[in-house]
Amino acid sequence: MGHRCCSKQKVKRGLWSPEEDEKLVKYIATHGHGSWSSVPKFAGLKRCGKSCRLRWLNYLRPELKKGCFSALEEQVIIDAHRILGNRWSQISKHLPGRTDNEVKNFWNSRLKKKLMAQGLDPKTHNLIPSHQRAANKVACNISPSNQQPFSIISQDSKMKDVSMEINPPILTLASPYPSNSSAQPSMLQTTTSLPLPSSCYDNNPSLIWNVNTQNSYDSSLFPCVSFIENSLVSPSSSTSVNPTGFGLLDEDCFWSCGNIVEPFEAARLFEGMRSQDQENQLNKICDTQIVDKNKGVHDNMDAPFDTSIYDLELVDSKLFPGSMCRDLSSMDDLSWNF
DNA sequence: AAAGCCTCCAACCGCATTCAG
DNA sequence: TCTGAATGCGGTTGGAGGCTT
Repeated sequence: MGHRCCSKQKVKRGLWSPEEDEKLVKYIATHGHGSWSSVPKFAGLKRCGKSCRLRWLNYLRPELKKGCFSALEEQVIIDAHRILGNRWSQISKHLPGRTDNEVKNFWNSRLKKKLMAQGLDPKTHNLIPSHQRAANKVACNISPSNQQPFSIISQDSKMKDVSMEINPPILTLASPYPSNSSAQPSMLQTTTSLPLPSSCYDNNPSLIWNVNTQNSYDSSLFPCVSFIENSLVSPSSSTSVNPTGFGLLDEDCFWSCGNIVEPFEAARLFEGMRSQDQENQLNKICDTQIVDKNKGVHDNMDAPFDTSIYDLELVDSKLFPGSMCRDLSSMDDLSWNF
């Protein structure tokens, strides 16, 4: 049984030989792929069109990046996966030169295990209760000092509270205030299972991040976190940033990824929902040091991707009260398509 | 040395969606 | 509007190569 697209012809399967690769590359270089179903015929390959397409997209395309994933790419995948789930194609769009297949394989072979070793559920990115981890025999002898700042905000608020009780978060939410500040809400000292303060969602934020200001992570590993942290605590921004430790990004803000600056359009989810006042507030926020609305996240293009931590369901639940189970397929509309 | 196990990743499979007639 | 073909996507598989015993 072959592919339906080529059931009438005998097709070769399995690994591609260098000769086949050469034929395909030559053909596409001169003619383009056009209709994939006709490529094997014209290129002189005994493969089905689907197989040719896959080979080209995943291996032969010149713009593909070879080699190991960088720490930055790894973080992008984790953050994107937290929002998008197994939408590998969407996730790979944030990683120039990487294919969905590559990202998927990397996730399944490495990142999933890494998260589990850190006591995080790779599906939800929640902390797994310690007894469950023991039951799963997941090694978790990680001390707080070497935990990396992955998501501690749950996408499933029902689970979140339970896991937090059993297994207090290793990371604490950021506070833009000095610890001795009387303005600092006390709850910020404690856990991640916070109700989203109205000051946060009043703006219909497209993106929320939390930032650890307690220096419990190695900032050399995540210098970008330090960057945002510093921005948050800077006098010029602390007044315009809501006092929750969350920051806001407007739809016009950009996501800086290495040398590539891409527009971050997640806010489209909330497009049309904002009043003029809200728009103004967002503009005000974007005018702070945190983000440069027009140019990008910040002037330092070398600063790596920020380890923003999103909780879209939480945002969702606040923005769309009573719709906790809202279909997150709308995430596609967030336009992670740059 | 070799058998067994494990990991990784290229490729396949089948379903969903889009497109064209 | 319907239908079949083409394309896109995510889950799964199988084999190559490395590691362990």
